[in-house]
Formats: sequence, C-alpha cells, structure tokens
Amino acid sequence: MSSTLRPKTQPRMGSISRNRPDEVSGALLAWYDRHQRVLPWRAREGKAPDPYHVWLSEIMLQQTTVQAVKPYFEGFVACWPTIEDLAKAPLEAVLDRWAGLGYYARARNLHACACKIVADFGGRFPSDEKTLKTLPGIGDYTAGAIAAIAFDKVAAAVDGNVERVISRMRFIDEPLPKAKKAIRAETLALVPDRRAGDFAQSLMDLGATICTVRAPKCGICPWEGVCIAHAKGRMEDLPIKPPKKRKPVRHALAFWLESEGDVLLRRRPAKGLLGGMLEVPSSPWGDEPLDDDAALAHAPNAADWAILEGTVRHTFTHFHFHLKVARAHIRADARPDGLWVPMHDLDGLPTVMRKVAHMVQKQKA
DNA sequence: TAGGCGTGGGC
DNA sequence: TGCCCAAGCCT
Repeated sequence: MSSTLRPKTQPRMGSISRNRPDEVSGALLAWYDRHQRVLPWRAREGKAPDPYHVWLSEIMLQQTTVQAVKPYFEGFVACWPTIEDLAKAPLEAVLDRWAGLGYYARARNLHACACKIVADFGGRFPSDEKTLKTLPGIGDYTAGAIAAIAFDKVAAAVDGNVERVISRMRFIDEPLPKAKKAIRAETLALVPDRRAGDFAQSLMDLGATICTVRAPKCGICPWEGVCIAHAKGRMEDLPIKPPKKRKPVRHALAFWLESEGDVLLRRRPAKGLLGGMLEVPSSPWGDEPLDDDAALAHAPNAADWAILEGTVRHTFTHFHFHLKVARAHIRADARPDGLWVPMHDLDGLPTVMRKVAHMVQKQKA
C-alpha cells in the first residue's frame, strides 16, 4: 500500500478536529502504520494485495473470529492456490475442508462465486462494489472490503467493528439496524482518497484491539480526543442493539452404525441447516424428546441398537440441540447402502457431528 | 424486514 | 453456566 501520503508533520495527539475528516482519518492511519496486526491474508509491506486472498479471507471472516479463520485460510490456499483451482474442485471437497468453520452457505457460495469469476470474468475479480455485489456470498460489507482492500477504491466496509467504532466516535445512539444508514454515511465521509484499503483495515483493527465491546482501551486510542462517546463516558452503551430472542430446544436420536472400522454417514440436503454437509444419520429433529422405541423406528437398519449414556448438547444460531446416540455393529456383508467412512477420517464432519463421534469414542474407553 | 444460518471463546 | 459476541448474507 502507498505510504506516500502521510503528512510531513503528524497531527499532535489531542489536536485533531473532529470536523476535519482528513485529520480524523490521518490520525487513524498513523496509528495503523505502527500497530497494524500481522495476518496471513494481508499483503506484505510494499506488495500488492492478492484479490483471491482478500476475498477468501473476507468470506471466512464473516461472523467468525480471526483465530478460527487462520488455519482454514492456510488450508484453503495450500489446497487451492488460485481461484481457478478452487473453481475446479468438487463442491463436496470444499464443504469437507470448510467443516468446523460454520455457516456452511458461505462455502457453497464461495464455490459458486469462484466458478462465476472464472466463467464470466476470466478469473479476475471485478473492482467496483456494484459488480462485486452481484456475486454469490458478497453483500454490502464484503463488496466494500474487497473494493477498498484489494483495489484501493474509495469504499466503506462497514462491519460490526466499524459500527461500534463509528457509532461511538460520532455518538450515533439510534438502535441498530436503523442506525446503519447514518453509520455508513459517517464512515464514507472519512474514507481518504488515498490508502482507502489501509483505512478500512485500520478501522477493523481499532475495533478489534482498542474499541472493544467491553472495556475499550480509550487511553491508547488515536481517536480518544475526537470521540463523543468517550467525552460523555458512554462508550459501552453504544451501539444500541435490539434484544435477543430465546432459543428453543430440539431433540433427536443419532444412529452410530459401525462395521469393521467404518461408520455409516450420509450427506444432508444441499440447502438449509448444515446444507450439503456430512452427518451421522438420525431421527427427525423435533420439538419434543422422542421416546426410545419411537426414535429407534427411524434407524437405518435392523440391528442390536444400544442407546448410549449421556446427551450431545450443541447450540446453533437459533436453537439448542439435544442429541441422544444409539450404537450398533454389523458385519460387512450386512451393510445397508450409504456412505461408509473410516473412523479415523472424520474431518469432514461439522462440529455437532464431531461431538457425536467424540462421545462414542469416549464410551469405548 | 426479520428470521435462518455455526462455532468457539470470554466472562 | 448461560449469554453475548465475531470482518454478514440471503430470502
């Protein structure tokens, strides 16, 4: 990224005018030059960013922590070094490698987007927000982030971090999501003509490391002097979020069927919850716990099913899940049709199903 | 527009 | 422990 536009004399701390967008953004860029995080998807000093890496990381980072993303990003880039490689891969391979990261529609859209970039755009990402937003999995935030970070376009990338930082700094006390329009306008007004990508990343770094949800570190914030929420002592009141709803509990019985070191799995329907992912077969997921006999009627075959002690508990976005597990062994010549997978090769399972496997292994010991 | 859609960490 | 939250998107 160009660093040529840094002012010759940096504004002194506390001397920034909150009515001068160039001074406000300049103070943040100066902070970013000293304190930016080193992340695997960021371009090295003086190097042009790789749009494929920017896009891949932005999709993975949607609603997901940096620490969780790091190993997946490295794994994807090692397995599919270019977007052409990713487009050529079977969707199932992409989903299996995404397993554990959550929000699996992202992986389906990722693959669809890669195919579209290769088929319709010659393997090159468009650089304008409007075209980016036509691609699967790319919305307002991600379009702005790619335009700014990969192509240094003047664009606002308003994510949860930016909503928090800007709503505090400008004291926008309207509740979300109504506040989004004002936050976006305030953010866009601050984007500098040069270093728009650095500015986008600096806002996110500030939100992630200084302007945190709880206990923000205002004493070391480059915007302490211009932040209205800080002046009022109201930092932790913003942004105002709508109340959450209670999660209901759903129940099911999973069927762990073993045969000579393999376990029976199946692939879920392509869309919806865990769409396209591998799973341990189970009874339908219902609002009430099924009694054992009723649940066992859904078993994939007639076998000597034993219901294990304990319950797998897992929380999805909008419900809690209580899963009992039944287990049986059969001979190889009695296997029902299905996907038989070696028990040492269960990396493609989503977390809830890994919990099932873990419970079975624990009860063997 | 509001609800569906995962997971792991922090307190 | 239960709840909140993290670089949102889609319908």
